[in-house]
Amino acid sequence: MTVEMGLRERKKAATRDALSRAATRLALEHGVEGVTVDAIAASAGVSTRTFHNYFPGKEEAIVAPLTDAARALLTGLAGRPADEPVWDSVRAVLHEVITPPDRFGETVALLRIVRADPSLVASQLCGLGQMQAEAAAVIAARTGTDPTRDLYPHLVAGVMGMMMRVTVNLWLDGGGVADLPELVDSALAQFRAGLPEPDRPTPGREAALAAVSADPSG
Amino acid sequence: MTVEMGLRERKKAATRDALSRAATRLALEHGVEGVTVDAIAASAGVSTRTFHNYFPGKEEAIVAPLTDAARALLTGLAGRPADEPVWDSVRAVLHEVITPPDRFGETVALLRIVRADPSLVASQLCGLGQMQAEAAAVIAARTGTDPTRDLYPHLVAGVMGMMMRVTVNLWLDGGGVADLPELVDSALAQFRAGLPEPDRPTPGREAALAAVSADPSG
DNA sequence: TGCAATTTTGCAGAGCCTGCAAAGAAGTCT
DNA sequence: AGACTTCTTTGCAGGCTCTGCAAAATTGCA
Repeated sequence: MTVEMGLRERKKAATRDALSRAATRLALEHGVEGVTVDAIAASAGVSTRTFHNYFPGKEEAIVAPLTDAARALLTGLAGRPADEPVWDSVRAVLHEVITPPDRFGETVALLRIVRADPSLVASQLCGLGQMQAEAAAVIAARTGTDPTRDLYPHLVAGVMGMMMRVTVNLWLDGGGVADLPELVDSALAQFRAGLPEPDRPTPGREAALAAVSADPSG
Repeated sequence: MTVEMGLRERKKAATRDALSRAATRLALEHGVEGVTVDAIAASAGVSTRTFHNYFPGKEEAIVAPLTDAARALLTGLAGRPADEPVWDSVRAVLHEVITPPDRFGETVALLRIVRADPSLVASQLCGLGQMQAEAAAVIAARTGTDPTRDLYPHLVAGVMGMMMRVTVNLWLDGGGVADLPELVDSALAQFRAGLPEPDRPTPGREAALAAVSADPSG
């Protein structure tokens, strides 16, 4: 998969990675507001000006791993067999991305930082939005739909991105103890069923249940 | 609905509106990059410092009408009858928001500006994301689900926001000639059906179509 | 080794944004 | 009305962001 790169490209990738890591680390230590571009650049051993050759701002540097993950979602989708049902492809790439890779803990810490800061959320959503547009094109090609006329590919791409966000958020709120792949499958199943409204306790039943729990003699 | 406000609050609302309008107008005239906070403030007749008392940056001022629309979506949802099926409520508030109000043309122009600039998209998505979280709480209360444990309310809220974005985007790409409420209903119907994969043209038909478009003599 | 392409860096300059304290306007008493 | 309280506006200072430009350093290749 990884093609051989010259020294130049390897150094660029290393610098980019160093900057992104430094940004994340400093944001964890001092809070997002407490970290300056100067500090990030110094920590990565390059000049401030060089930082801006790689990222337009510190937000982008911090969320870079998440942006990369979104890209992985996209390339993963493009790499699925062309005759696979779309929802199977979506499920497969989602599971690929959330399966603990080598640096799972770092990603979780990063997610917590990002969620706590609106400017980072904005930056992340923007990247996800771009990914979504490209994913819609891939899905359109795969399903024989027209992305300039049909809602379908956009809806599927939107669901994919949205599901990613929603499941991860709920998972983080639960302390990360739940089974994330299971959560994703649950979300997918609810979608495929058209998100039916769950049964609500009727007033009568509700009263009955209340009576039961309130009256031990029942 | 509108409560009587003192002179103070009326002036504040007027200033905020003037700033937002000035921001949009200047962005249309000179492009987003070409407008400064100084210019916006001057155009609204207040000092630069006062601008920052109302908005943290020009992005927020420009997308303010869209943020307000998202809030309207939320309050509309909260105002629906409690025993109405959730999807009916969602459909109703979406239709309310997209039904041409007094300033429809301005909103469309604004949407075009926003879509063309990543920083504005980020700002808009961030506002939409906050709305979505609150909408999830409303939906949870209405369906008897638990927003800290159940995916359902988050998925419904996510679908609502996502549908809004996707339909408006496709509508804008089509030049605004399509029937937007109809588009929304179509999206809703596809969701309720679980977004089934559309029938793909058979290889034979595909090949035939390719041959037609590739061979002008055909 | 020497040349061409690429990357890094410093500098200058425009702009953004916040805290602070003084001045001004609005609302509220007697 | 007059005085007092509360809120809003404003200027200023200061630090941070980001971009274009051109020189210096580094890498790739013949």
